[in-house]
Amino acid sequence: MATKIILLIEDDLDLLRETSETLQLAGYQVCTASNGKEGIKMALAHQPDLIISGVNMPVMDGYGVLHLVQKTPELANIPFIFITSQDDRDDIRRGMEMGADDYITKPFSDSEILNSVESRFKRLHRLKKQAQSSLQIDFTDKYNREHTIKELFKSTRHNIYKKKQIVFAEDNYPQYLFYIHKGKVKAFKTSDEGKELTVGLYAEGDFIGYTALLEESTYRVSTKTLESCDLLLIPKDEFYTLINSNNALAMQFIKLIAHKNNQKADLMVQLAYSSLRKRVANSLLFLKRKFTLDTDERFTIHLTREELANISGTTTESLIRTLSDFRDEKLIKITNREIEILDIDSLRNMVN
Amino acid sequence: MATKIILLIEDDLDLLRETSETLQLAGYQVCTASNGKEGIKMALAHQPDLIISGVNMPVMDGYGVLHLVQKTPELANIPFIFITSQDDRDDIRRGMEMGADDYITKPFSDSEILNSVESRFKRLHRLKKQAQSSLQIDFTDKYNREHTIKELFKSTRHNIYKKKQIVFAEDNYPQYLFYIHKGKVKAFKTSDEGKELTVGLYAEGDFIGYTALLEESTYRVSTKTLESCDLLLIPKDEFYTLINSNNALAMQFIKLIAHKNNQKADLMVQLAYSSLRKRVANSLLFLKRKFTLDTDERFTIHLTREELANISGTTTESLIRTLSDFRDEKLIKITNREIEILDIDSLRNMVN
DNA sequence: CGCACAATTGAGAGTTATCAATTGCGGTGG
DNA sequence: CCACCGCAATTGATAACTCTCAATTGTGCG
Repeated sequence: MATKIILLIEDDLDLLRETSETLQLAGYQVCTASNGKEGIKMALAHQPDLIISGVNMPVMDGYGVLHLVQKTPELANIPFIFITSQDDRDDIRRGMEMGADDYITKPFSDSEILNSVESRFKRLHRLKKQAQSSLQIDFTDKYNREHTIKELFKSTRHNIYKKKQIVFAEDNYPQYLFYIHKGKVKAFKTSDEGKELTVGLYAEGDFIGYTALLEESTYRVSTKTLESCDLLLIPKDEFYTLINSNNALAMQFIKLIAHKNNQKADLMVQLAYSSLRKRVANSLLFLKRKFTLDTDERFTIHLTREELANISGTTTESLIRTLSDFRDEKLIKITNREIEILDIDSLRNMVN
Repeated sequence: MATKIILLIEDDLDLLRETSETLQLAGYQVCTASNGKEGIKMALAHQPDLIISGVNMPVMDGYGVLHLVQKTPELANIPFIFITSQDDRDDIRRGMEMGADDYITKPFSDSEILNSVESRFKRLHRLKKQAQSSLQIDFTDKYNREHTIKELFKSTRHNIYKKKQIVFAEDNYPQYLFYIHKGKVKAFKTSDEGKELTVGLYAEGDFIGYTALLEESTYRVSTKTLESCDLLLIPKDEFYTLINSNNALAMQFIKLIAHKNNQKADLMVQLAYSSLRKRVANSLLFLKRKFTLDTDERFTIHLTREELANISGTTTESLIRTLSDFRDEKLIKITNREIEILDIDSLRNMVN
């Protein structure tokens, strides 16, 4: 394997020199910069395999560097480690949220930094090996998918999200691939008049955020949890490593995205030409299909009327009227705020 | 390279034996079947690299075999050669339309069949080599794309399509990747009430039909030419060979499909919540963006009002009223049946 | 118990579809 | 070259549908 190049950005020149020597002794090729702006230049010139950067620096701070790196296609996939002061808890959280892969707190020993660097490289190497190996990549159903994912990302970070929390927002740069371990998530867009349309629903076993990663652009939709969720955050460099080393896995994602594409085309036709009744009926059926697990029995929908309206592409009031009609026709039952489908066949006939 | 396995299906037992011997002498491993049904069984059992089949056979004819092969995911990528009688011009055309890769007319010499077989293998081999080699795969703009494509598919078949001709229809199995060398094509879906919605527009330099190929399923939209077109037909086995041997190329298609996905999400919001005026304005702008080549000057739209209505997701009458409004407001000029955009900025402001 | 917010209902306005009738255009045959 | 046919485009009148705004009712929670 070729010698790894590490870019080290830090304004404390003593620390910079020391750390650089440590890394060089460990066999890495090191290039250095003493401020963020210079760092970016070096990164573009040397295409390092890893960037380690301090946070508080003159001219451009660590966040600025991370932000720029992530916005530059040629640099976006390079793992990024922050050096922070011990007490800056906020710094750490902010850095991780922005997509840094790891952080080291000052002061640190030689072994600490080498550990961090090596574990980063090892992790990518392991993923690559595993993906290239005979590991069965099997996405055919939720159980196999779950198994594959668990196998690949044993030690990856879980994040718990509260209800109605934004997972990622439109126009931001993607840092992670998300895997829904538990919970439900919706993707939505907002029209110029401020109305929301739900353009996708995701449940346990689904991935989210891969379109932006595959397109190598910003998110084009926002996503928000519908209930409290447990998501797996897979750093984007790991995702790219996997995709590039395992063709079968890449094909799985292609299929997912192609399938979503077709679903959207169907919805477009519905939105353009179907009556409100049909659209609402379709939304109910879609929700059942999407969120019914094995417990088919007594499936109820517990979303606000506003959420439902956003899925159907209408206003809350119109949705409510339609639901009332359905209730009077004995197609659904509404108890408190929950909706239960009584006559699924009639609903199906309606949309055809 | 491992020995290639060829499956030979033919009910004329003498011909079967003779041809089999020829192929074996040429170093291929051959398995045989004397009717279509048996042929399919053999194909599933042996996973051949090539299938050669007669057309007129008892139990199941050649078309049936081809059809089944194409519907079976494990077999769908295997090149398929027909053996036809000299005089069956119709057979040949029908076979090629169904996606056969080549045909041989009876009676044929040893060299004829060996030529056909070898050229098939050679072609795939060449594509693979070329794709893996340093050939610059560059899709960034139309000119580079055109160049890349021409380089890869020097001797591929062109097809001329007349205006309003169907290129492929929903629910059929894909046989080709299409590349638009000249002309404009639309993709559309039909609602249950029979109304058409245009879900995609394609012009020179675009690919069509790749979603179904990538998803390994049937087409989920139909496509039709908007004017006379010159399309390049790239057989699906060649497409798969390319995709699998060149990761950069695969990524290009992923980007295309991811991008289309985002476009569709935007359109969904428009269809759900925007007024007719906005939708029509957007359609006009979209058409300009999509179909304006270098000749930006005096760009006119020459589509029927019905086509335009299908793009905007409305009825012909409503579209016409909106266009009349735009005309009265001096936003567009309508001469005969052509539309020219006069005030593009006002249109842009309208949709925002 | 009452507050805050979600759900529902009502009345009326606005937008778009529908159906029917008319006009305009391009090509064709005399 | 012109009348005419067929189809596309346009216009008109009306109906249907959905949205908007305002008011009221219901529900969960502190």
